Amino acid sequence: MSRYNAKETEAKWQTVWDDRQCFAAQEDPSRPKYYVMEMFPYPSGRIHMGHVRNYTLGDVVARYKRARGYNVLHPMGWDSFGLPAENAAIENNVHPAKWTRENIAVMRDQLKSMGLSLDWSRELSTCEPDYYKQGQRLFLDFVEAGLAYRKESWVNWDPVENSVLANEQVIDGRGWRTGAPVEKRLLSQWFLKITEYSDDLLAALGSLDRWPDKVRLMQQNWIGRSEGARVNFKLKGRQDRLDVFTTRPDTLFGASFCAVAANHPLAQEMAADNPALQAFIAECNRMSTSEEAIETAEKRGHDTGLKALHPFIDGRELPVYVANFVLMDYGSGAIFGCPAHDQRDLDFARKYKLPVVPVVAPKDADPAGFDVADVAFVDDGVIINSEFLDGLNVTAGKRAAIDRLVEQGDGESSIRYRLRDWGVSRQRYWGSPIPIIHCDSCGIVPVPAADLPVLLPDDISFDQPGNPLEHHPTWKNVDCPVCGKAARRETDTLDTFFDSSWYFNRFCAPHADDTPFTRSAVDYWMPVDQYIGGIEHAVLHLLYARFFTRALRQCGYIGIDEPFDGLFTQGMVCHETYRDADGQWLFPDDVRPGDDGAPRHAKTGAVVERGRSEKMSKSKKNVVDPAAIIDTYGADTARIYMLSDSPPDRDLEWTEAGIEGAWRYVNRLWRLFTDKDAPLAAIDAPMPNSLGEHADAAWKAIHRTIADVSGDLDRFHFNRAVARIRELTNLLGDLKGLSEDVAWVRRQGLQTAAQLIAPMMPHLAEELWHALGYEDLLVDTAWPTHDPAMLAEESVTIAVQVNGKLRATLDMPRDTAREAVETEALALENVQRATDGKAPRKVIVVPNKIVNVVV
RNA sequence: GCCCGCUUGGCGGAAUUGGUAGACGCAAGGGACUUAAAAUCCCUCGGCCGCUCAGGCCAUCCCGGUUCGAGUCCGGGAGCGGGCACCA
Repeated sequence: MSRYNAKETEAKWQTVWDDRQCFAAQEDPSRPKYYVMEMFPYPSGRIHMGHVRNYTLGDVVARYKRARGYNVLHPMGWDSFGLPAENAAIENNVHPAKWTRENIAVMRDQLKSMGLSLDWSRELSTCEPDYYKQGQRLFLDFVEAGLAYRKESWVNWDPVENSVLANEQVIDGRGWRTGAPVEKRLLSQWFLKITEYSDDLLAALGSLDRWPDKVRLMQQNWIGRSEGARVNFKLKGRQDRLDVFTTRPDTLFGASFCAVAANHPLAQEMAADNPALQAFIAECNRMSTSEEAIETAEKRGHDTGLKALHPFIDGRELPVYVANFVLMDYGSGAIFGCPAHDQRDLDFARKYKLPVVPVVAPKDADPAGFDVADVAFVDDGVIINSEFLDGLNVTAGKRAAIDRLVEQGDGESSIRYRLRDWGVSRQRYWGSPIPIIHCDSCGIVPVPAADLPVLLPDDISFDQPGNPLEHHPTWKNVDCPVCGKAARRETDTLDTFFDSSWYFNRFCAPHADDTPFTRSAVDYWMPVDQYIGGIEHAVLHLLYARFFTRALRQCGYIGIDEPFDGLFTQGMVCHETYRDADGQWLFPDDVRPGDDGAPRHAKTGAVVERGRSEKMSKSKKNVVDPAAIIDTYGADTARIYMLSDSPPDRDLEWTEAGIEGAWRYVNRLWRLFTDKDAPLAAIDAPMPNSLGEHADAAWKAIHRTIADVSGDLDRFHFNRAVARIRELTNLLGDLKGLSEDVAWVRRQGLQTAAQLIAPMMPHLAEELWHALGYEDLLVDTAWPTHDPAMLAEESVTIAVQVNGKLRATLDMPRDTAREAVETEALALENVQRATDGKAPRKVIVVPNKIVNVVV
């Protein structure tokens, strides 16, 4: 029997679907809509297995919902601005636009070879002027609405390249290309006021019940609402005060120092005539801007010489330090340290020999003898050594401390968020130009709407480091739109997260030039019913998009707050890693099993060290090219492999054996459907009057499978759905006999199997459908339904336990009375033996499930 | 450092609300077919004892708890992974 020809068959059906425009979406108020979208890819070159997994998952949902009668929108686009294009420009001397567009062309073909049910007519690419023009328009709206503003902010600075570095370009505190120690620079940049929506973004998480709990929790922690107090410390010998935010005002009596950020105004002022402090601040400014770098760095400080006066203890002076772990962006950029009850403060106090006074004791400890050594006590307890707070618990202590601060005029209760405003300025070429003109007379002037888009110049050079827009001979020179005098364009471009925060709205209608998106179409399609992508986007992209949607509403563009009704986060695709004797990474293609089964180099035969399985990445070379897999086995095989074993939210291990197994199943199905010796009823054959034992069991299994697979697909249990379908096809393969009822049930079973497998392996399913003699397209066929009456089992197997251990099973008619079940169970030989003839103390009967005899 | 997750046979995993642990598959071993190989088909397959049957003991990362009953709930711990605001 011939093998299934995946290549020809897949191309054939792709052409048919394309010719008939099967997946072109249209607004249709008469049907329920379903908007399914996967996170659009960055065009890095070729598709990788992560893409294959992502778009397979989305396509299963799209095709399934479509079969269930939904009006489905399933679009695709390109997140095509970004740093890698500039890196390619520098390394390979190719223009970012050329590099990007060529990548898109390759990846579009690759995606098309997967047979995805996409509406390609809505394709968009964020790096094209028709798209970023609309983004610029939105930016100007935000400026107008007060949602975008300028402020000074710190960036990583490479002093050799004279350019800004992304955090990922800072390796161990040094520039990735120059190796020079990274410094921090203060630049005036644009920010979006995401913090204006802190509370709303936090509260609305509760309504996102089709989002994974872990993502909601991560966003909650990211927003980081904390209640506490502002304490305005008087400063000895000065009129101004030090504004400090704390979540622990109850520990004020244990304060032994204050600390400010290196870029706090007081630090700057005190450093003016203090070279040692200057040096320390300069050292702080050499640290990367990433929170990780700051948190893991050794905690260090430098005394400013200032003294803060304790608000509750007359004459108590607290030294004010500059400390490298205090962030200017959080709270007021200043803290007070209570070493006994904060680990970081404790480490700091020990290092600088500052007092450690415990002011909260564990409830069951002796207050007089309580002290801390190396571990701060951070739990609730009883307040001690704190005058008017003594004896209170932490909650009451906070309240009482705040009341007293207010009374004295030294502070007030306060809520702070960890969330910071979103800096969108990037000192790079390959992004949307920020549509602003700087005029010496008029200040900051928005580019008039009629002048949009502000196009990126094509003739740029990466010969010198830094932002090519800055170095361009003419681009930034422009006349002020207000006064007409010579002015300068903003040379910063927008963060690419800006582009990806609203693209789903533009998918809703044919792309117009005069508006970012069409209101009526957005009203129809949005919100996205199912969004699918990697967990790595849990906070940034997904939070920015939520904020953006609110901002768009504030500007009158749309009527909703939340862009994504359902979210699914997929796991990564992993593969074993291999290294040769020199420690160099090897591609899986370069490794073959040797005679002893141990991995060997395919060409040299040298021993290869097998490493653990990790996320596929170019740097470790543990990648398998999807194009090669699709070329060899076909897209359906790759798709079913992506779906069959691992639950979609977990990591998936790619193995050669696994893809072979998937390919064998494809061919098993092909043989099952094209077996000329097996009986197959005519298409319109009526149901026989009676079914024999095997046919009846198969008929019930068909209904059971429809019910199970539908439920599994609804809940993203795709691996289970595959298992259920395998069970059905195994059963159909074992159906014996040539009788009429077998032939009839066989047709029902095959037809159902083709329909159930269609969302996962659409080409094969379509081919099998036609092998059964159907003329219409499976892709236009409604999802099969099951008869609930067929699911009821007449008898059940009941587990019988003695003291919680399984001793026997009991087949009984469904819903047998408790007493009868108990009597039967106790009479069982195994139960008699296990109870040793003793009378049971208690018998627990769970109907149709289990009996537990307790002796 | 902080936040979040994951951990079940040789492997991927299954096990609605606590109720028969290991569905479905991969790998492996044995057999059939074949001149041979591939493909295909059949059988075995968590460990140990018994080993023909019957059966018994152990087993869901580790330690403890709740319960008639825990992979599932609670407390503590270990290992691995993701994110940390300019990678996308």
